[in-house]
Amino acid sequence: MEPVDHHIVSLVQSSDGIKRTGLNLLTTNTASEKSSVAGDGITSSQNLKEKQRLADVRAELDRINAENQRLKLTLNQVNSNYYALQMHLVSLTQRHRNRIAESSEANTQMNRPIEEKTHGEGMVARQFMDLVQTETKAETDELSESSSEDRCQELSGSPGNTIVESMERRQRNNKSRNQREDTPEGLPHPAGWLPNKGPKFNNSKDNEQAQQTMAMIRKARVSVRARSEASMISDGCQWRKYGQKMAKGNPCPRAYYRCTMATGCPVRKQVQRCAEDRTILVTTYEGNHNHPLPPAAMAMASTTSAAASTLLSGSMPSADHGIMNSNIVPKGMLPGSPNLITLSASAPFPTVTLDLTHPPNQRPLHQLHPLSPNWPHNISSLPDHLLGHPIYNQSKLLGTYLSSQGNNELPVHLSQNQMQRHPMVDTAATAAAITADPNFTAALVAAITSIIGNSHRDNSGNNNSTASRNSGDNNT
DNA sequence: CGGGTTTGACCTGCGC
DNA sequence: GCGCAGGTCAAACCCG
Repeated sequence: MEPVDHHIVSLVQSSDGIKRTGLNLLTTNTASEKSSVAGDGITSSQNLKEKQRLADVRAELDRINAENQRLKLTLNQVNSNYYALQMHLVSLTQRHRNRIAESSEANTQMNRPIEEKTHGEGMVARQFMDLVQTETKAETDELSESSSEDRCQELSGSPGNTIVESMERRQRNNKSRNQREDTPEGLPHPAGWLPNKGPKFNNSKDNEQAQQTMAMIRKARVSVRARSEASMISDGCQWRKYGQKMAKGNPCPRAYYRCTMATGCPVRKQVQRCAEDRTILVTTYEGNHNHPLPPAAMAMASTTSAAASTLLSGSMPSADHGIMNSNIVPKGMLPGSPNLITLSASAPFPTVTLDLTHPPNQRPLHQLHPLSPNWPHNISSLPDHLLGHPIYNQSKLLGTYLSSQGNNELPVHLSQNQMQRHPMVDTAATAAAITADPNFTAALVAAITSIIGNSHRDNSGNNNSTASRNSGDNNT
């Protein structure tokens, strides 16, 4: 029997030179088989051949499984690269557009002092915009300087990367370059990303300002107001409660959660009921996920990260002109719903609030989305050339989210063909897409609100099904 | 028994 | 320096 085992071992190891877990299973199996065979006293060469063939098949199966795993990893890597590249393209396009707009604006407002733009609370938003512009220049330089190979390596981050994360990496990179000028490798990135180019802050003043801005960006928050009977709204992620506090001015306690979908995920959220209307649940998200998100979480994560990037990019209609007040209401984008999106720069951290508490009938969808009068109910009717648009990808997110919520009346219908042609759901690109099209935030929020509203209405006598699902989702 | 929740203690930043 | 409020920690507790 001994030759059989040796044969199996050598076959598996020779397939790729790596001893795999399947090997243990094989040897364990054959060991038991060996004992049973020995116990029966069967030593015929026919049985030996049978065993050998079985071992060969198993070894081949193991090799194929290993190959399959490698292919999966490769596919994931390719997907990640695609996400990052698409995000980069969209953000560069948008920044180019912003620069054109700003240059034309500068022509008309040549005499306007810069100090006016950075005065008071508007300074926060302006700092974000300044940083984005600084980064824009740096990235433009990078585009012309770095090779495509470098870029592929640089952009191979996690699919959930956002502009904020990108900025953080650049900041880290810059720090590392300043401190360790003589070590070209720099510090290894936790996720395996090895930066080789950093922003080109030329003096310490810029650097200091950028660091302050980065600290603020890290603290940027997205707050979601929604009506829910449950203790927490479902966003597809897994959360662990780590604290609860009584906040001043609100009889309802504030609960603190952190994401437990990956070890070390920095994302946290606070959940608190509104003091004025306790049916309203205010969920505040902070940070960026360091792991891929399940489809159910992509919608909310992309919504919040998109809203955050909207805040950070300063591309909202009001903020774009440097007149950001403590509460900005982009009325132009939301007819009949002036409080849907609020940017707050007066809070300790810049916060964008998505108000999902208004009844959907206050926001006629056909007024909100420029693509289709029936959006989002018949996205499948969109022409093909729109399918690659980030906005459409966001719509797919919404569809995915709704599917995950078990909503039987999906407002978003996608043909199989479309899904196959555009199989990827790009959180980062959709975040950038928000900056590209301010109307989209309104449309997306309106769509989500309509679902929440429908769900609430449909289950008004049966408690909130979403809420009951929430507790299940979040407690698993 | 492992994982999640509760809750009081502790830390930190900020205003006075 | 002191008090307050927000945020976090960690031991105790609970639950499946």
